[in-house]
Amino acid sequence: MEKMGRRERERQARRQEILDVAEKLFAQKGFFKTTLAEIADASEFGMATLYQFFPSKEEIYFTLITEKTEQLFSLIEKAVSRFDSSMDKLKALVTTAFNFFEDHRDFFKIFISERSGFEWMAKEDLGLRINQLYERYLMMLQNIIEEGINRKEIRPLNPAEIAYGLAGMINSFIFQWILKPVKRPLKSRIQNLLTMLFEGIAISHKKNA
Amino acid sequence: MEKMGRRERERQARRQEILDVAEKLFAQKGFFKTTLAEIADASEFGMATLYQFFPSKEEIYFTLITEKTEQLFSLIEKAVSRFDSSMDKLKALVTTAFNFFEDHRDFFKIFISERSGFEWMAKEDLGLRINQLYERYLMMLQNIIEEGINRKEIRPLNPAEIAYGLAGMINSFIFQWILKPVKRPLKSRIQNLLTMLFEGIAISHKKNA
DNA sequence: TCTAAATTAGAATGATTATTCTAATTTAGA
DNA sequence: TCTAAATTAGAATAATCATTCTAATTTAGA
Repeated sequence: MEKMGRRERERQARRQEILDVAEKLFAQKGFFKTTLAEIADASEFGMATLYQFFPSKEEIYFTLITEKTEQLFSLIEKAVSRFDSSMDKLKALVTTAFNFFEDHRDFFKIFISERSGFEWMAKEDLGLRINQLYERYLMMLQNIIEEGINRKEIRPLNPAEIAYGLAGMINSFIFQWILKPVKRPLKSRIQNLLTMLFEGIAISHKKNA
Repeated sequence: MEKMGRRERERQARRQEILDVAEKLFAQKGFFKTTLAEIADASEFGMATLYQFFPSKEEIYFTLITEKTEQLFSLIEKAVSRFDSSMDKLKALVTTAFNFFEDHRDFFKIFISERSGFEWMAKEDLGLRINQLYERYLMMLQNIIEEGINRKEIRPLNPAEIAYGLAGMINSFIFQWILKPVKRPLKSRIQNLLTMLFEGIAISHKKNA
């Protein structure tokens, strides 16, 4: 893996350059309104050069999404595996996601609008592949939760639904943070999210009669 | 308001027909991949006729979104106002939203992908207007929560953050329900969402030491 | 029934843009 | 230094639509 001549190394660097530039543009203007000419311009490559690296605009977009998503997932998996209790695992998961997106705002915009955008969904392949990625993420969540229920750390609610709920909360927190130019770092909200998730928002009046 | 001659009534009906057809198509293929020719075809109007009713494709799209969203919001406002305690209000809100989207799946697809799609965001006007709508929704949530905190029914967490979290949960529940062709009605999940929201998912071990 | 105004259908227009092509330019190795 | 192969730039191509135009067709009211 590490054996790459200068040639190949430079090629990879250029490829990455294209992806980085494209990421910024796609995040800014969305897939449809970003033109290849713009990507070529901004990356200072010619059109034909782009096609040397990627067979189509869609493929640039998709490569972008999958590579970064894989990266995020493997970070999460690693972080989660370090802990034993479900609460710690969930905390690690949220923390990792927040940190990651704090460093990759542009990517989050693409990630979230793709994930919610039904634009592809129908379209074979692309939409399918993206959806599978997200499924994997939900599954990871769901597994942690199921384990937590078995360990009697988590209430025996429907694990899939908890997973949806949590994923939604995470996305929403990040989304709002990106939308409003707030100074407070995203990670300062981790604790609030976890409190809300673990303890709920109600002040319990011992009314479990 | 009710005084409309046949002429005007028919015109309104045709307008609505266009919006309905467009809704289905936009939900299916997204804004960019839906062509006016398709809308004309499906609604059995000519191109020029569409332009008689709406000045542009964008305007059809936006009209669609705002009209239905206003409709949803006013339902929610009405439902919420019937209750006193914050918990009941939140329950009414979730119930209304779930019921509404259960009946308007197509619209939800558009709503959610627009709300998360940064595609417009940059674009003046449209993106702005859509965002304001969503802000209003978040504000409604936030107000209920603030009131609940004052009434000591809800923990004194950051109200805006709770609002984001809850909105995210709601969206995520609906989203998953639409994605997977599940037989179980959406409303059957209301209670689970509320439990999760109110009580949290942790089994408390009286460990508040 | 007749006619001017309103409405409509569908073709023409014009702009945009992904992709391909052509002709340099650069590179690596002799 | 030389040259064949690889790489590149940027123009040409071809397709896709949103929008506008033209010529019917329909309507309302006399």
